[in-house]
Amino acid sequence: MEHTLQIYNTLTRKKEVFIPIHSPNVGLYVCGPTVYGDAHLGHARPAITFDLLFRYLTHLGYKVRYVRNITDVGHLEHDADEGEDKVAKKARVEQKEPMEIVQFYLNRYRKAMEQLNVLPPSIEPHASGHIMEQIEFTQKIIDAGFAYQSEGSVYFDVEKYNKQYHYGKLSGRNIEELLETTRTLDGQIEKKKSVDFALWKKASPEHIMRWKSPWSDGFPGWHMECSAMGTKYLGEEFDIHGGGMDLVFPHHECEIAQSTAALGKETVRYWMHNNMITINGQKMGKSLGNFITLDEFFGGSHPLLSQAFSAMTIRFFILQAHYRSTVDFSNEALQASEKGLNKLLETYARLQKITPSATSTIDVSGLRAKCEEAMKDDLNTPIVLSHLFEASKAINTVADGKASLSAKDVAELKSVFKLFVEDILGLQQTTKDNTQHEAYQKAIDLLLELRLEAKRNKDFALSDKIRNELTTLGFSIKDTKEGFEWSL
RNA sequence: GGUUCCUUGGCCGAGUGGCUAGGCACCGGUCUGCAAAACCGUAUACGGCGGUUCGAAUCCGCCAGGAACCUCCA
Repeated sequence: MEHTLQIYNTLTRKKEVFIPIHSPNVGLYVCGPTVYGDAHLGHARPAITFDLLFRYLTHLGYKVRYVRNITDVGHLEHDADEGEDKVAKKARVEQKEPMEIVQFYLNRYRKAMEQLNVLPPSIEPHASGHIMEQIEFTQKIIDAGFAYQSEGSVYFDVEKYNKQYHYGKLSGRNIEELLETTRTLDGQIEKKKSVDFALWKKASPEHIMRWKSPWSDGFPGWHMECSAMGTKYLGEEFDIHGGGMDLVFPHHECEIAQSTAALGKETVRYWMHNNMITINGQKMGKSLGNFITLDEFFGGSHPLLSQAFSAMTIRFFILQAHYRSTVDFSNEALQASEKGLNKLLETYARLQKITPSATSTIDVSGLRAKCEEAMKDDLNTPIVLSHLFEASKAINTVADGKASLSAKDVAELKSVFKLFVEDILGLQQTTKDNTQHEAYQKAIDLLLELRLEAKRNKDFALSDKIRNELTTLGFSIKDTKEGFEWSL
């Protein structure tokens, strides 16, 4: 397996050559959603970023086990204050089971991901289905001497851990500084130090998700599920752990501490973090209330949106920026993405119809290598797209009859576009399903044949009528040298 | 306040020392009955001030502006 895929490791703050522990197998763990509300644009970013990584690693020949967890524990309280959502409110009023809420939003999450063409992970473990593993993991940390009990809860002893290991290595913090800058919060009297974090929390009376444990009726700490489930499915040492940049501290920092304390060694080799999506320069997030849900994009039902945007437009929009940069959302930016994506996909469709010539007048040989090179440079999708757009220009020139391509070159282009556009970037024609019915296609073709005939007879009133009415119905009609093209 | 990071043309967004990224928008042209699409071409850039260098958007310093994180909050 000859390649030099470089990925940026948050742990070392530089790009590193990716070398799997047990090639050709690769273990990939990504922090998934907390399913208590609809997924918003911010959720699409890690899903697409790591979907891209999953697809690319697979393309390189690796056998990837991709684990993406579902957080459905610990944060669902009876008095949840995220009451704006009607369904959640209704569920609360109707005293629904928390698992009903979880299932409801998980179904919606999966549907949104499918629309974004995000491949399902290999394993999607629920935190609630791994309480035993989390209890055992907590016990290991207690046995190792890095945790203590207090009032039925179990806390991680960060100071003690830091004497032997380095707490803060991922986020670049030091413990002294943390002790100084940490805000005072309620309920911290149970903890020895403010930097300590909960491994197991005793449930307050209103907390409806609770399990029995050696310490109390309660629930696992937030960071515990990833340590327990990651090592369960990927082993005590695995290759890549991903997630949003906002999870670096404290979530991933604590995860490292937990796993190192329990196992005596580093669990994760490469930490990868996608940056945030911003809106007016500010992070789009639940707590700020400035998020737009994916369904709102798909339906165009948000005051900031002038129209509906397809899932593919969202995907393309995200891939147009490098995953470690912030990307600023705006209606205008999405409109630009929509047009760019259409251009790329239309060119791809046009490529299928190109008639090869004896020789090529343009050079297309370097495209594959250039795209590979960009991908291997820490998944630089904007560069991949720029190469594809340059190739698009060449393809359109040929389609215009101003240049020619040999059969071999046409085949190469088809192959490269299929690989990068479809298989790796995961971009596809959204309206495919609607236009696949042969009879339907032929009916439209027939109408346009009639229009062409009318044009030949200079009956422009009729030809314009056909075009205008089809346009009103949502069709886009383009005349070409040979005849016409249409799309919905 | 602390830590880390960012500031590129009208908009989005690559690029870490020298060679036009790309997309959208704009303008001019080709094509077309018209339109759309496509193609060709022009223009607009590197927050400010200094420094290093033959040469800096790219390295260093200062200043200005902005962001993320600073623990149960998801």
